[in-house]
Amino acid sequence: MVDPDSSTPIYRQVAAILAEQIRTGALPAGRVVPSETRLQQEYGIARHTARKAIAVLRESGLVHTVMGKGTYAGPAPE
Amino acid sequence: MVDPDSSTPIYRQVAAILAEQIRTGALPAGRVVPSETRLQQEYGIARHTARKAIAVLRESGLVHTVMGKGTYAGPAPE
DNA sequence: TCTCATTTGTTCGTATGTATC
DNA sequence: AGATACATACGAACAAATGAG
Repeated sequence: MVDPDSSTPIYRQVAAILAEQIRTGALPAGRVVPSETRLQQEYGIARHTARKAIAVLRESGLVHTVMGKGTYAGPAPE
Repeated sequence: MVDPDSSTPIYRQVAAILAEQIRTGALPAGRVVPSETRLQQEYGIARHTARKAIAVLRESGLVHTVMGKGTYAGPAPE
């Protein structure tokens, strides 16, 4: 899963995992991406780190986030 | 704004800018001082550096900080 | 309308590692 | 050796939006 001793930062590793799931269709567009708390538990990381991972995906346009609801796979609808 | 090549440290330069804004009233007492993240973006500095700038102001009694909320101009209320 | 849980947003506190001057 | 600066990471607290009931 995630290697804390890797030279690549944890948040980038998590981002890569999620990006792969989106790419393969395991996480189809419109589907909810695991919440920050969920990622926290799943990978044993801090919420801060989970947020950074999602921020990377958002900046890549792979996901979009709705405050109070969650983060969804795919770009934001107009 | 900020000169990285100056002999005076960046965090002191930022602290001086904010202190000036408080002195002139551009940043009235009670008003929220730009957050660490805000300063980070605004001046293109690291969070650590932004924190040091605010720490300087706090030690000078020019601002007070409330954990989880923010930093405010003026001394801490009892 | 009100309350509660969930989730994201924002902010400060702290620590470690690296690099530069 | 020390000060400065950046990146990463974990913790903690509070705010705001959302939806269920």
